[in-house]
Amino acid sequence: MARRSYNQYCALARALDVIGERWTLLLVRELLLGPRRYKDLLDGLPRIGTNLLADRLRGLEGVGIVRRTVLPPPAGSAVYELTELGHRLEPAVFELGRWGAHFLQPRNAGDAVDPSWFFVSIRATFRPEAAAKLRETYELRIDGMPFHARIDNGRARTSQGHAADPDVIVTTDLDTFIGLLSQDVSPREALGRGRARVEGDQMALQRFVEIFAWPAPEAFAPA
Amino acid sequence: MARRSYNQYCALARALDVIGERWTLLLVRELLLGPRRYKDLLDGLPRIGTNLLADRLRGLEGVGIVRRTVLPPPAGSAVYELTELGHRLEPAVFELGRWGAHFLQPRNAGDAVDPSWFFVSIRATFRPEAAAKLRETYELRIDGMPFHARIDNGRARTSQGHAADPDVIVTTDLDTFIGLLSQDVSPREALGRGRARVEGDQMALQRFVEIFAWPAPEAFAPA
DNA sequence: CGGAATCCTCTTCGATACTG
DNA sequence: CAGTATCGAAGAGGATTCCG
Repeated sequence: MARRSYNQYCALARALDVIGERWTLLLVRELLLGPRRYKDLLDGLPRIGTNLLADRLRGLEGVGIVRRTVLPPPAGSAVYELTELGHRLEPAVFELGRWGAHFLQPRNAGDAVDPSWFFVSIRATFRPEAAAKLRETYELRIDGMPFHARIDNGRARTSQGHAADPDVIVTTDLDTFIGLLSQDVSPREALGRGRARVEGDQMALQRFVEIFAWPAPEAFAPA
Repeated sequence: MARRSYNQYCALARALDVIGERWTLLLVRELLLGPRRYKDLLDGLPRIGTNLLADRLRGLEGVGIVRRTVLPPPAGSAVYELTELGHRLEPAVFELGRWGAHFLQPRNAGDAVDPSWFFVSIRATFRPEAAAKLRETYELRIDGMPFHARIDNGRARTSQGHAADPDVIVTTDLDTFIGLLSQDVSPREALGRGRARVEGDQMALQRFVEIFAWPAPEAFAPA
């Protein structure tokens, strides 16, 4: 052990002792949509370095945030997943993401991008009141990557992979998906221009956007 | 400049580019209760090293989170304070603190402690519904350090220093204050044993605790 | 004395190469 | 695929010195 610590009797300092190191919260982000293999994590965290990833996984396993599991046959591969304690980091991750959205623009030349980074965030702007009477499962295929969101009883659950029983399947690319969430592109427009395709109820995309779209950014005086 | 970046087009990664470095969020914590001088910050961040503090302050000033100000006479000293953008980190700081509270115990031998670290957190567990009809200003003196909380219209504002017009003044030590917040010590008990003293309405301490006490910790299975 | 800049040592990071 | 080993580069953290 002998991890570095701030040695402060303070809840924030304790949290940062555990998840304050470089890459750690990004690693948690990768796991929020479900279990991942070592290789998937390396791909989702460009430039992390394989030794650091191994270090972080060991450390997070040690404090009970991450669990190593072997998938049942036929997969049989080793995966890492969040424990209950790890999942409880989600509100903090969402708050940080909401704050960091102010710095999202511009998109720099060397920036890596991944559909899952945007899909995982949709619950951060979920509007329960807009989904109160809804019961629907959306499968999203963004740049070919499958995700799904299940709306039920005013709650939303999201995960990577195909849905078992989707009511509707939306196929689109990441730029269009971001455009829809930021309301720069209307569902009608996206469908009309062939930037999105819906299998099932064509109005479902409209509902999806109403539930998950980002609120208008407030004005800042950052100086 | 040339700060280190994750180079990911992702709101969380952008946030961590800005506030993910060591000490940064603790520095923000120090400023959440109001402006502080360089020396105060050094005292509140044991072992930070004076060069790192200067680096961090410059960095945070550069991105518009912190502002350097000179207090009006007669003080005339230079202080650092949060900008609007900096204050918007409060929800994320509170979420991290709520999560980190699971790791608060035990209190280790070498741990530094400061009353402000606990006072600043009381709004993280503020119960607006319990304060709906209340309009009251508490001055707390914890281990001799003055703070105050102003309740009005279901909202709470907190700050360091003496209140201009306190309805009540509570004098206590940090252990008792923590005991009251964690409900290990009842207000009656604290007053009866002389661990807390109230100038003004003796029932005010009871109301303070009802508004700000921590919820009972949920059970965990961290393994 | 408060507010830093400099110097030096130690740890951590990150890239690549290598192994079961 | 899932890691371990290695090594130069960058960052952390004390101590000391400098400046107003």
